[in-house]
Formats: sequence, C-alpha cells, structure tokens
Amino acid sequence: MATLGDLERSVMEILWTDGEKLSAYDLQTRLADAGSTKLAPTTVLTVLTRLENKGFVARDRSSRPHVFFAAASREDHMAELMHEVLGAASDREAVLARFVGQVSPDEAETLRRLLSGR
Amino acid sequence: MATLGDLERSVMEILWTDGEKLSAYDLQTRLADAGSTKLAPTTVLTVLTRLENKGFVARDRSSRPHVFFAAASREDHMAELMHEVLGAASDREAVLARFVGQVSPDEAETLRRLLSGR
DNA sequence: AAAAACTTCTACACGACGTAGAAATAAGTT
DNA sequence: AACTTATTTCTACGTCGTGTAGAAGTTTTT
Repeated sequence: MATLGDLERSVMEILWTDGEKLSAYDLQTRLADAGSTKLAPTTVLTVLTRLENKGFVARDRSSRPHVFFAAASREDHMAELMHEVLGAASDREAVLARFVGQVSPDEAETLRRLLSGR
Repeated sequence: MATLGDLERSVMEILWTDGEKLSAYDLQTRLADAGSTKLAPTTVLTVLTRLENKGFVARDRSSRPHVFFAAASREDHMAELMHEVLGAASDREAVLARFVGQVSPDEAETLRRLLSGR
C-alpha cells in the first residue's frame, strides 16, 4: 500500500479537513499558515501530482488553475487502512480479539451499537 | 511509527511464524529457503540489528551466536497497528462505523461475540 | 598463541520524498 | 498576431531509509 511522507500528509490533512476543491496556490497558502515556510508553487504541484498517482487525490483539469480534492474521506481512508492491516493477518480472529481487547469501555459500547445495526 | 522494508518484513514473518529464538544463521537459511538468494550473514545481522532498534525484535546476547525473537506476536503487532490508525483519527466513531460497515457478516458475528465478553 | 566463529563498523547503491528551477503550454492583452 | 503573464510539466538534486555486504574488531575454540 502507499505510504505518505510528511509534506504529503500535511497536504492530505488540509484536503480532508477542508473538504473543498483547492488549487495548488490555495494549498500553498494553507501550508504556509500551518507553520512551515512558504513553498514554491511547483513544489506543491509536484506533491499533488504524486498524491494523484498514489490515488489519494483527484484533480479537476477543467478548472484553471487545476483544483484538487481528496479521493476518499479521511474516515474512509482510515477504515481502509485498518482493513488492510487485518487483511494481511492469517489469524484474523486473533487480531480482532486483541483489537477489541484494547478498546476503552465506551468505545466497546460504540462498537456493539454499530454492530447491532442500530 | 516504524515501517518495515521488504527484507525486514520477511524476517519478521519468519520470526512471527516460527515463534522460536533464531540465530542470524538460522534466518539466513530460512530466507534462502523462502526464495530469495542466499544473503551474507552480515546482511542478516544488519537487518536484525535495525529491527532491534525499531523495537520489533529482541536479542539474547547471552547465547552464542546471539539469538533473536519477535518482541510482540504478529497478532499483537497488527492489533497495535489498527489502534495506531484509529488513534490518529479525530472522529473515531466515524472510522469505526466505516470499519464495521465493511466487515463480512461472519466477521461481524465474531466481533459481536468478542465484544460480549463471551 | 593461532585459528575460527561471531559481532560491530563502515560503506555504497537505489528508491521515495522534499524541494524547486527550467522548459513548455495555455490564457489574456495590446 | 505578437507579447506578456499564468499555469503546468519536466528535470534535477539532496537526504533518508533500506538492501546489501566487506573490513575490522572481539570472543571462543583448538
């Protein structure tokens, strides 16, 4: 599966949190606001292109400048990651047992509710 | 969190599956059996040392040669990974909802059972 | 003490990622 | 249409993690 570098992750955080379609220039600004030094526009474009190739973001080429947005919500992405981990296990039940064994009581309750279809 | 390269992962698979304490020479043999070309003993030692630094394996220095073993079971490791993913989420419930929404019916049943403390 | 076995140190190539200038292309102006 | 400006794509380089292993150092055996 694809992994994310620090800058790539920062970009995804912005796209996931914001939810809107953003241009590379928008992202450049948000990244600068979020602390790090102001990156060159080409840098942001490069990262976005890499994220596009990895399937994390989609690009609308009809807009000028191009706008980018997350291909999946952060929650979907994380759930997917969890399934990915689980999918690599030979003894899935053992993994699940450990997993639920470590959740807090309220979270266990949440899980029960979610599983009861209510 | 620490990530694993291909060779590192192969070594962990062996240690996890085998469960025994193995020397670098043992591992050299197992790796060779498992397909890849026969690695130099120092290569195996280097990888084991790196895995030790990452906390994935522990080493018994009293044995000669040193023997290595997984610091945590594969299941524990994977459950830990899942928690790690979940821990990074702001809306944990949303992630869990997606997660359980995608499990198979039998696995959902398994989860219910595990959560009911039975 | 010398040899053999084992461990640690050092090193290098390669791919991923952060970073961005140069080159190419498209859009807007005069 | 020619020129200027905005935008995108191409190319590149440094760094870090990882696969790989020889050289050097240490411990054990003979």
